[in-house]
Amino acid sequence: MSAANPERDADYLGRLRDYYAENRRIPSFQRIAELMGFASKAAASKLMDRLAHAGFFERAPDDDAWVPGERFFERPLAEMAVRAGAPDMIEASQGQLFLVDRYLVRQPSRTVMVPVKGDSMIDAGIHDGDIVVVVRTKAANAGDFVVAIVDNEFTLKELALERGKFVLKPHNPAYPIIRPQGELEIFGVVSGLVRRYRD
Amino acid sequence: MSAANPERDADYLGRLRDYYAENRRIPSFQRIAELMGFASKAAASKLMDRLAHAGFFERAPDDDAWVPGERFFERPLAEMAVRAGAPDMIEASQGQLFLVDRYLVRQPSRTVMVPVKGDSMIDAGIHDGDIVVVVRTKAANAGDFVVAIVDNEFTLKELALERGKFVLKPHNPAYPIIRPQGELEIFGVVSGLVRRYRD
DNA sequence: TACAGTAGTGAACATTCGTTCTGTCGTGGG
DNA sequence: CCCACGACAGAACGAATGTTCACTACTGTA
Repeated sequence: MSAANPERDADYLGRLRDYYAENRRIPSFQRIAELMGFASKAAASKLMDRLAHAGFFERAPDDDAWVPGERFFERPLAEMAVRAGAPDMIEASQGQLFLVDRYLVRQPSRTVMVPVKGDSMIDAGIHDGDIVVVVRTKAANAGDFVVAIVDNEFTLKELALERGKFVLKPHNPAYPIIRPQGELEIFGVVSGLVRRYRD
Repeated sequence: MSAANPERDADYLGRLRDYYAENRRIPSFQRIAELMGFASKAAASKLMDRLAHAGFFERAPDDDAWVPGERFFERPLAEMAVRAGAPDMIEASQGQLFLVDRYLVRQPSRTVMVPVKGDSMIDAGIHDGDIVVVVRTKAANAGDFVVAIVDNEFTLKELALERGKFVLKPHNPAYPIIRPQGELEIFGVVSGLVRRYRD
């Protein structure tokens, strides 16, 4: 090969990712050409072939439409400590890549996202408005953060042992420890957390 | 109205969600008709109008293609309090895998994931080992959490104004406020956060 | 310097797409 | 009972789509 230009394709890929984030769909060849400044759709077609070959796109199983591939959702991962060269070097740093969903969700069929209400766990760094990743299971251990069902309501607390009985311990001194009289119904265990800051 | 049937539309919506989970795209009217058993595309068009009116679909800002709306990805657990039926009712089909990434990343080409080292922001609920979502930009405002470059190292702090000058304020009383003598180089602004709890 | 591989051009083509219109059928309210 | 309304059928239409092919421009290598 003589004139392959990976940088240019990386730039094109960035624009396609931005388009997808905004429109939640892959543009048509016509619009790809407009976005990239091509004058012909064939160039867009070849670009997609290249990116598909690199794993960023696939064909839909149903029809032949383009669909984001695995690597399309990869995000660059920058290390804070190791800062050697110019700051812009870090972008392409070491090819370290990060899949958000894969990082957080390991068993999709058993995983639920639950928005957090209230600040009873604020000392554990779980704020009102955060979204916790919950794996549905009854098997929780003391020390786990769990979503339990108390008085027909969901509540997020730490599962703790107190004199051989399970209790729900908030991480906020303003809240009391919950000592269920009957049995304690566990909805799931918190396995992750997601927070979005205002724009 | 005389023959509106919300149940039937709910079933249709379920099939559309399944299709989207598999193909990561919304089918054409033609294929919708096949999926639902319609004999005409017009029926599919009207179905989409109904579902769009209910908030499950939208038109893409760019062209007029159909695009999943807000409620399309809505997880059946949004309301923690309202717990009516059996807990297994809450289970959902798949299709959730992309929610997190979509929730956090809005401008993919400018977004970097940065692991957090240290506990200088612990009072803001940002712990050691968390991963922050950083939008690369120099344009930060006071009050933003920023990743700045100080002494050739990354540091995560709140950007604050002190007597008309920008300073970096930790959220941990054990750390001092950083008052850069020269100018302050901003790497990016924190727009989100991801945390994973040990399994 | 000559060559080979790649990115992009420009036009033609059949196919598929979404839209629109008229019409049929069943149901629920007056 | 009748009538209005909503779901769906069915066909027609222009616009947009993806594919293909021959061609040009550029660039690094032998």
